[in-house]
Amino acid sequence: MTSATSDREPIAGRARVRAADVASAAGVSISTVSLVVNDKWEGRVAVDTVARVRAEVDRLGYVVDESARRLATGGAAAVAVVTPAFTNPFYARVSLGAAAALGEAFQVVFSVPEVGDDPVATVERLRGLRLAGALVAAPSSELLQVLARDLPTVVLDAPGSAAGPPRVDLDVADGAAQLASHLVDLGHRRVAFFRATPETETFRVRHASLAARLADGGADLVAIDRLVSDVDPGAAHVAALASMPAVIDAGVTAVVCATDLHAYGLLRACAERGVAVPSTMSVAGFDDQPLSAYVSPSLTTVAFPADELGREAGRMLADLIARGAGGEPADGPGGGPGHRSSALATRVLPVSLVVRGSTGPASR
Amino acid sequence: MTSATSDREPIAGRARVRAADVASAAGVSISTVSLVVNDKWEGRVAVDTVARVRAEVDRLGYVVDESARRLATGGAAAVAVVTPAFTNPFYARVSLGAAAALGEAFQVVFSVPEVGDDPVATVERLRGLRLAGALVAAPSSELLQVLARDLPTVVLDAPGSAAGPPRVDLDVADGAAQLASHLVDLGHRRVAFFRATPETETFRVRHASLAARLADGGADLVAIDRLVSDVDPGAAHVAALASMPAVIDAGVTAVVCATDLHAYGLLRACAERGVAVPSTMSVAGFDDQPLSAYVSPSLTTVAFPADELGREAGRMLADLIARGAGGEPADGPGGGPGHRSSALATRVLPVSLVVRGSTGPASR
DNA sequence: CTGAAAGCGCTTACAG
DNA sequence: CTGAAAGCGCTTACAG
Repeated sequence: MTSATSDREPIAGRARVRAADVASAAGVSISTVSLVVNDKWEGRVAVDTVARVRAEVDRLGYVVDESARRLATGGAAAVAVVTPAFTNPFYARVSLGAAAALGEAFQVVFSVPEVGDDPVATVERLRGLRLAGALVAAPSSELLQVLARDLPTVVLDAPGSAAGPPRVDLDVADGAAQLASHLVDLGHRRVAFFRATPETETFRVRHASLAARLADGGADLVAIDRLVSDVDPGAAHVAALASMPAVIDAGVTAVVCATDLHAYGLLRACAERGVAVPSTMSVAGFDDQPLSAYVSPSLTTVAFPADELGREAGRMLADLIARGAGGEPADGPGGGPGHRSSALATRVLPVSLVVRGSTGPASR
Repeated sequence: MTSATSDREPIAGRARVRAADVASAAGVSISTVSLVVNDKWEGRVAVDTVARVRAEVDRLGYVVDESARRLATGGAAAVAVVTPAFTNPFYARVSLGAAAALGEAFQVVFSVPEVGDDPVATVERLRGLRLAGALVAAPSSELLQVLARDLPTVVLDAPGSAAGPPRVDLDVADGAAQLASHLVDLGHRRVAFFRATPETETFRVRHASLAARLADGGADLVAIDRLVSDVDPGAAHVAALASMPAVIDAGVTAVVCATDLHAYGLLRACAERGVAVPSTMSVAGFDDQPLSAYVSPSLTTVAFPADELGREAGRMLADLIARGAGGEPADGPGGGPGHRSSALATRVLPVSLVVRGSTGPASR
């Protein structure tokens, strides 16, 4: 059996087929092979030579070694998409959108700090990859700083962070305001906010905008200390159970959750505690996760255009990279020395309120 | 402003810091720099030289170029994790587990055919990356063949596919059997299966095992032609609405769904059509998605240990790669010439039935 | 303890 | 139309 296998496919990792193998098999030089596989042969290589080379490429299963190609061309072919969580479908959709916009030109590498260590280590690992740029969703300011220092970077959904790299934001402030108006219209006067940890900028804006519009409508945003958890239905469920008495005591008739995932946990806690939704308590979230139409009652939420967000950011990054390659972009008057790319406009994507079954008229 | 910025960080993509820059700054050779940054200096470089080099590395922000390093060492440092869907949280958890097991030693690249083109194109793109190996979840046989031909490969959740690369499977047959017993015990005699497209091996096994155990218990698996959809709650919802009359007419009292995602769509359709769950119709799924405890009624389902699956597969792949590097592994007697790695045992992970609110005694 | 040199597998002027 | 040669940024014997 051992001898019978001596001429089968080589072990991966060694003896892979190189351009030189194809060249000698086809009786040409490696220059010619390179020209052919890169489709740069027109007017430079005879058609039948091309055919011969191609035949050998197919027969031997030759694939250009990316490491060598990058080294030779000096080109960076990869782009990193850094998101805070892999298991959150929202970021999955965003990543997908980004990959759709960038996938043709770049190898897209997904990086998820939650798998590894701290932000800095993540970036260090990425830097060795000859990255052409990075897309970072809801980053910590630390991560952002390290990353944007030496890489074309586009930031997603990080409202409020002044100056810095170009961004694509969601109009979360407007979404929160719409939600507040909706609740005020339904007669709610005491509303609580289910906060998320870690508290990134986007969450702070949701919270602040909600409070502001509520105040405009004569309603109060009631602070419930323990109504806070990680972005995870299980953790939210625990926190919701723990703070339910306080919520009730405070006379709250509606809870706005930092994310739909928090709302799932709260909805369950309400069911377990016999708190009727929405007749006793209205519940709403942010994101419009694919499943939010399927929980019960179905969830009123601020819908974010996830794919669009990813796609738009992908386009902007491609732009940024193209400029960088062309030469130093002109710095706008506000462009500090820290970010060569601040001249690019920040885009803000509209969001919309989706009213479903979990919100209704205030009790009493 | 322009002149003030002339000595700031170089534009990414050109003028990145090389070992030679560090070497001349520290007054040593690039060999020495290499030794230091790779921690191979003990007994070979003077301690104060090491310190000097490190200082320059920090000051200049030098990071080893991975492309060059790989080219020089011949080492493959990346592993691909190929899953059918990015937006399905089940695969997200699996990917995470795999990354946890492999992340230290390898750069993990996630590949999602749904973003790009056909399986073969996906693999071709990956092949240029000097991959050390691949992890493929629920692959099409075509993808599997191309991939396993020249790469150490571990397959996830592809029961039934005889021979071939080593696998880590879930005991879906047992899970389906448990579910069937549960339904029979509840008095169900006419059960339908909500099929998934594309119909991979794992779905076929779920279906077949369910039918077999149902028959053992004296119950029938009723075929409903249009009760089939992609793995997506929206698609499932549409299919469920369309086939609801047929399901009712057939006297079906329980529907087992190929995945929890199908169940979400079905649950919603039931609610909209006034079909009470579980009193009129029991519903169950496979996966135990994080959200399945949060739909209403909460979903009875076969729980898959997603992280464990990913982690175990990651470990096996690391093993496989280590063997390949060490030399030709001894072929077991059953080891066909097509797969050098079939000597590795296939692992089957146990699954468990989680009974929640969506299943109950059969009506009538 | 240190450095000059070969080589990893490509691409790209350049010379024929 | 074709090929020899330099160079991309590293690592690793090898010789001092």
